Amino acid sequence: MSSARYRPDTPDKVFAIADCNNFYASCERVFRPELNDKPVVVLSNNDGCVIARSNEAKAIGIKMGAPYFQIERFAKQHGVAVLSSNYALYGDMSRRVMQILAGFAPRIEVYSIDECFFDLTGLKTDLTDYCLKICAVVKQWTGIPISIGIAPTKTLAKLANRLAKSGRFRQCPVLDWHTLDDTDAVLAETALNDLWGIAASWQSQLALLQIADALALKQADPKRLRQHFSVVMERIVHELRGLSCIDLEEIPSPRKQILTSRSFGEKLTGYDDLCAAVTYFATRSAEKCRQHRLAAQALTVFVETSPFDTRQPFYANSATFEFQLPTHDSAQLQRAAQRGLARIYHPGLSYRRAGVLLPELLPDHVAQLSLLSGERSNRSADLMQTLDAINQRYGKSSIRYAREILSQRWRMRQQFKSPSYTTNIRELLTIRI
DNA sequence: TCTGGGGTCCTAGGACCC
DNA sequence: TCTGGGGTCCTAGGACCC
Repeated sequence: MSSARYRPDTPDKVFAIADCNNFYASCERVFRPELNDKPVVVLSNNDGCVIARSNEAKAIGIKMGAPYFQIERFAKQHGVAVLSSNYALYGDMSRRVMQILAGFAPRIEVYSIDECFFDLTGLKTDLTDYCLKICAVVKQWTGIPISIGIAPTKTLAKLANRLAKSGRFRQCPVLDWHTLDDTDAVLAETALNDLWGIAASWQSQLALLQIADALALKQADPKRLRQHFSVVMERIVHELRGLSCIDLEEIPSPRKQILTSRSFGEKLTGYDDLCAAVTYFATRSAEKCRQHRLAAQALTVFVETSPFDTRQPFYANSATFEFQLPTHDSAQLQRAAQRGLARIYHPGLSYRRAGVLLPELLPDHVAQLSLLSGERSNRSADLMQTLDAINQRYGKSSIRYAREILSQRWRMRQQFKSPSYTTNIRELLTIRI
C-alpha cells in the first residue's frame, strides 16, 4: 500500500512555500521600472500565447493562455507592455531568489522556476514574522516580490500561498494556515481546481460524486476515491486533513527524459529546413545530457503539422532509434535524428513543430563501463568536453555543427524579447544620466 | 497569417515466465 | 468435458504540474 508514505505518528510538520508573484512579468520589471503599475504580459515561445500577466493585466481581463493574435488589438488599446519570454533572464533571477531562500531554511526543495518549498518544522519563532522577513530580503536583494504560505502539508501550504496572494484575509504576503480561525469554512469556499493536483477534468468527475468543494473532498472517504481515481487523489484527501503524505524532496531525482522541441517561426515544408531544426534539437539534447551527466539509450524524433490548420489533414509521426551503447555524443545523436526524420518526412506538408526526445537515460559513468568503450569513446568525450568549454566561455552556439545552420527558417519569433541583462556581458543594462 | 515547452506519475493491459 | 495462477516487466495513454 503506497499510503505507507504518510506517518500520522510523526510530530507535526511545518511546510512553507515561497512563490514569486507573476514571476516573468516581475523579472522584466526589475530592469524596466517604468512598467511598474502598468499591465505587462509575457508570451510563450514563438510569441504564441500569454503565459504570465501582471496584476494589472489580470485586472483588465487578459486570460492565461490567450493566443496573442486574439488579444493583440486589445493589448494595444490598453497600453499593455508585451514581451517575448526571456528564459536566460528568468532562470538567472530564479537562481538568485533560491539562493537567498536557502539562507533562511536548512532544507529547501526548488519546485519550479518560481516556487520553492522549505521546511520550518521545529522553528521556535513567530513563523509569519520570520517569513515576512524573507519576503523583504528577497525583494530588496533581487527586486522580485514573493508570497509565502505555511501549513502542516504541502497541499495546504500551496493553498495558504494562494490565499496570501489573493489578500482575502489580510493584506500580507504571508499566510500561516495554523492562524486561521475556521479552516473548514475556508475549505468550503475553495473551488476544487484551486487545489494543487486537481484540474478541470477531475473537478467534473468529482462533481458526479457530489464532491463540489475542498471541504467535501476533505470529508470524503479516501479509499473510495482511490478506487475512482488513483492513489494521487487519496493522498490529496489526507493532505487536506493535515496528514503529510508528500515529503520535501531536497535532492532532485535524476532526469528520466530530455526533450527539446519548438514550434517554428513559420510553417516549414522543405526537408533541409526541418533537418537543420532537428539537428539543432539533437545538439541541445546532447548538451543537456552532458550537463546532467547522463547518456541516452535511445532517441525519438517527431514532427507534426498544425492541428488548427483546416487546409491539410493533421499529420504527426515519430521515429525511434536505440543505441547499441548509451551516448551523449552530439554527432551521434544528430545522425540518429536525421535518419529518423528521413523516415517520417512527407514532402508537400506544412510542418509547424518538431522535436527530439531522449526517453531512456542512464548515468554516464555507468555507460562508460562498457567493455566496448575504447579509444573511439575517449575521443568523443574529449571532443564534447572541448565543445562545451568553448561554448561556455564564448557563449551558447559559439561553435556548432554546419548542419544546424543550413537553415534558420525554423527559428522562433521573438519579436519583443528583452536583453539578457544578467547573463550576457554585451547586454548589460545601460544607464544614462 | 498567428494557438508553448518541458517535465512527472499512475494505471491498465499485454507479454512473458515459471 | 474440464485448459492455472501469480509475479514481473514494459508500454501507451491519460492525468497532473509549472
